[in-house]
Order: sequence, then C-alpha cells, then structure tokens
Amino acid sequence: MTTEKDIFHEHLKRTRLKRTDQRDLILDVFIGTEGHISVEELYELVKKKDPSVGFTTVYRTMKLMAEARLAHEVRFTDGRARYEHEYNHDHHDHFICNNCNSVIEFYSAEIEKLQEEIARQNSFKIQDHSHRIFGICSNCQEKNTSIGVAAVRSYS
Amino acid sequence: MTTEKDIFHEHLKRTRLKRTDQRDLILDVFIGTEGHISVEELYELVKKKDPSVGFTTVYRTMKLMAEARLAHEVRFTDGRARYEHEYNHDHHDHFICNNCNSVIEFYSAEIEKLQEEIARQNSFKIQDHSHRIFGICSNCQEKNTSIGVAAVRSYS
DNA sequence: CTTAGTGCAAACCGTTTGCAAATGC
DNA sequence: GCATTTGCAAACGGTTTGCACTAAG
Repeated sequence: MTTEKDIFHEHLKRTRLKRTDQRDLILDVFIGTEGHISVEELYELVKKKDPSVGFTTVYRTMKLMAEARLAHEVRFTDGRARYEHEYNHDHHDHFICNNCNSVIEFYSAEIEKLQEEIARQNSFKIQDHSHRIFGICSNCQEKNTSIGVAAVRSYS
Repeated sequence: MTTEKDIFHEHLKRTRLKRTDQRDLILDVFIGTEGHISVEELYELVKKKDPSVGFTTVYRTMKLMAEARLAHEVRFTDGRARYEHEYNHDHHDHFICNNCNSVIEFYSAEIEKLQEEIARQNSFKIQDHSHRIFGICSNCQEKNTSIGVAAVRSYS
C-alpha cells in the first residue's frame, strides 16, 4: 500500500532532492490535518512538535508537496495560500460564505464535463481549474435576516 | 441613454461621495480600455493625461467603480487585481494560458444553470463566482511541442 | 566531499493607511 | 465651513530570497 510518505520520498528521489527530518515532520503534520490549512496554521502545528523548524521551510515544503501532488493550493477570501489533501481525495470545488467564511465543497460531474467540452471547442488543453462560488451559506441566511453587503469583496 | 459616467455620478450621489476631476478622469480612461487592465496599467494611462494624479487614487477609484458595478475585479496568475468592464458586458468566465498568459473568455448557460441548481441543493445563496480554467491555449500548443511544467502554478 | 536544505533577517510586491493640505458642495 | 478627497510616504501582510551554516547522500 502506497502512503503519502512513499509518494513524497519518491518525488524527492525523482527530482534529486534530499529527505530531511523537517520535511518528514511537516508531511506528518500535514497528514494529520484536514480541510484547508494555511501555511501559518501548519507552521504553528509543526512548531509544537519541533520549535526549531523555521516557517520558511514550511513554505518551501508545501510547494514540494504540491509538486508531488499530495497537496493542492487553494485561495479563498483572505489572500493566504491554503492547502488541502490531494492524494486519495476526489476533486471538488468550493462554495465560500461571504459572511462567516465557511467553505462547502461541491462536485458536479456535469460541470466538469461541460468544462471539457468548452475547452475542446476552444482547442484549449486543460491542466487545472479553480471554481469558487461566493455568497451566503444556509446557516448565515437563517441567523441573519439582513446581511451587510457593504463593500465589493476582492477574491484573491 | 444612460452612460457609465451617469451611473458613476449616481453612485456617488447615492453614497454621498463627491465627484472630483480625478475620479472623472480615471473613469474616462477606464472607459477607453478593454480587456483586463491592472491598476498599474490604468495608472500609467491616467498619468499621460494628468501626471499629478496619484496611484493611490486610482486604487481607490477602481474600488468605487466596482461598487458601482461598472468594473469587475478579476485575478489571473500574476497576483495583481485586474478590472474588466461590467456595464453592458455579459458575464463570462476565463481560460488562462499557463504558457503565454493570454486569457480567453467563455460562457456556458448550462454551467451557470448547474451552479444555481447545486447552490439551491445546498441552500447557498450565490452572490458572485469565479471560474478560471488554466492550461495551454491552442496557439501555444501549435508553436511549442514540449511545454515545461516545471513548477506548480499558484493561482492567486 | 559535494550538493542541497535550513533558519534567520531582510527584501519584495501589491495594496492599504495615516496624515496634512486641497477641494467639493 | 464642514466633510470628503487627494498625494505622499510609510506601513502592511503574505511570500520569497540571500546568505552563512548544517546536514544528506
């Protein structure tokens, strides 16, 4: 059975990079998370296990994990990079609540298919996509009858 | 006939803000552009007409234009905010070439409909969305048989 | 022993903010 | 006249980089 650690080590070998204790630790900590974790959040968790690890290393390692297809980078409304597990996790897109910032995952085979069709019509070769739907989640709709739409949000 | 300037001035009146020469000039220059212009690009154009305008004012005015629904903010791969015309322009989404950074607009009524359906199923109230498809445009596919996929792109 | 990785501090870059002076209404 | 806007410079916040040192293979 292939583990995320195997994949990571293989990726390192293939690209002639070195295994280090820091990289292994960051991977271990990342494996223990779920959802969409920011680099800083991950750094805080790593620091608990080994306070000597620098946050630059976490940044660099997460880039490696993305290259190894273990992590997928996403961005919501706070301008930070966030990572979600990619290995053994199905692709999905996101609803993002403009009120409470919660994130709901969704998947539509039909949308995926239509994307491919339109790409084909345009002779465009898809490598990746980012489909984010912003609005108000059901929870916030119930709790708050009048939600301020003060400013136009910037979706970084 | 309602012009973009009318809409802008109405928006200012409604929100009790003031018309200024700078704001009018920036709007005029923006009206004269097409595509997806960055704040800095817009600032350079504005400077040609009036070098005394500060770039902070351009930033602030573009936010106003977005609030007035004259401009829509988008972000591709360079981390900059870009604005495209929203008034009298149909909604669309984007293909973005990872090789030459060109942008192709697309629209699918079916995808839009499916989005709404999935939102309804999740009791999510859509306010906006951002749907970006990254890959290689037809032009780059022809010209370059081997395109480097060196690093994982960060889609800001 | 050679090459890559680490941690730190400083740089970076797009964007925002504090402020005194200027302007709209 | 009062409130808003302006332009400047400085701050901000997330991320990246240069570098002397350390560690992996």
